[in-house]
Amino acid sequence: MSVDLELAPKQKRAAGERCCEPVVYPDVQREPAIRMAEVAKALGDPIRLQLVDVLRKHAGKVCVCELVPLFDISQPTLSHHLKKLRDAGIVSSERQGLWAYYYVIPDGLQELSEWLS
Amino acid sequence: MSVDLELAPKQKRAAGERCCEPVVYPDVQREPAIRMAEVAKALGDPIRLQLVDVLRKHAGKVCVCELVPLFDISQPTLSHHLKKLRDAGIVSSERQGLWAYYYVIPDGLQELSEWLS
DNA sequence: GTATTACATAGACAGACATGAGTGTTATTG
DNA sequence: CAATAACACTCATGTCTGTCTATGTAATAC
Repeated sequence: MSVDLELAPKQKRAAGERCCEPVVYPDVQREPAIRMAEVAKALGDPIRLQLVDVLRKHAGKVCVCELVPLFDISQPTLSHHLKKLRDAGIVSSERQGLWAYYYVIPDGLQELSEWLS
Repeated sequence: MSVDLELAPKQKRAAGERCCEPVVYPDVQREPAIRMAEVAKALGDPIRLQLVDVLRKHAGKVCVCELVPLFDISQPTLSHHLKKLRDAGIVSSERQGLWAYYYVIPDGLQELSEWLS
């Protein structure tokens, strides 16, 4: 989880010289960071986080009409949040007649989850 | 991780009746959802995510002057990102003379991390 | 004292975001 | 066919974000 790396003490210079040379570097490269940040951003709204929570609790698919009454927002707003989650690759949907069923994509949260652990 | 709960089939009614009664409810209540969404939101930027990554790799504290050259942004912008992470309770800082040292708060990511696992 | 350094804050701006109202689309019912 | 239902999309709104430049603050060096 964390590498114990002794940092060079930076107590000496202050005038006429740069503070220090960096001794730390990110392990996570730009591309994965962008992907994970996108997922995190999608989870960065309480309603979307609870939406994902509901969907994860159900191995099957959940009808949008079941989701609407759970939150105090309009149906178009919920639809907007679901689109954000879709765009982030966290959930997907399927239409069956009038209804739309949403479900979590198994690996959608994996990369972020593993990085956090 | 996910409870296999059989959903009531909702294939029958379509005119004159509501679609269905909700059978799903969020396990995560509003308050924790708000807290976790705040943390996720703070991680919802590639630079902040990489910042956290750097800080997590170092058990000790990291000087801001080491962080600045790692990213292609100005020092005030970096300072702004660090403040976001501070406000979200993910990192904290300490001043020593001219330098400011940042470090991750051990439990800052825990709730979100556990929910994701 | 003045100059310099490290970092934070303030202000400005363009772009993104959350939301609701209204509308459109598609499928089912009668 | 017309009516209705479920859901997505469009538009307008006010707010939030990421970024920069400029400035402020506190500590060190001279």
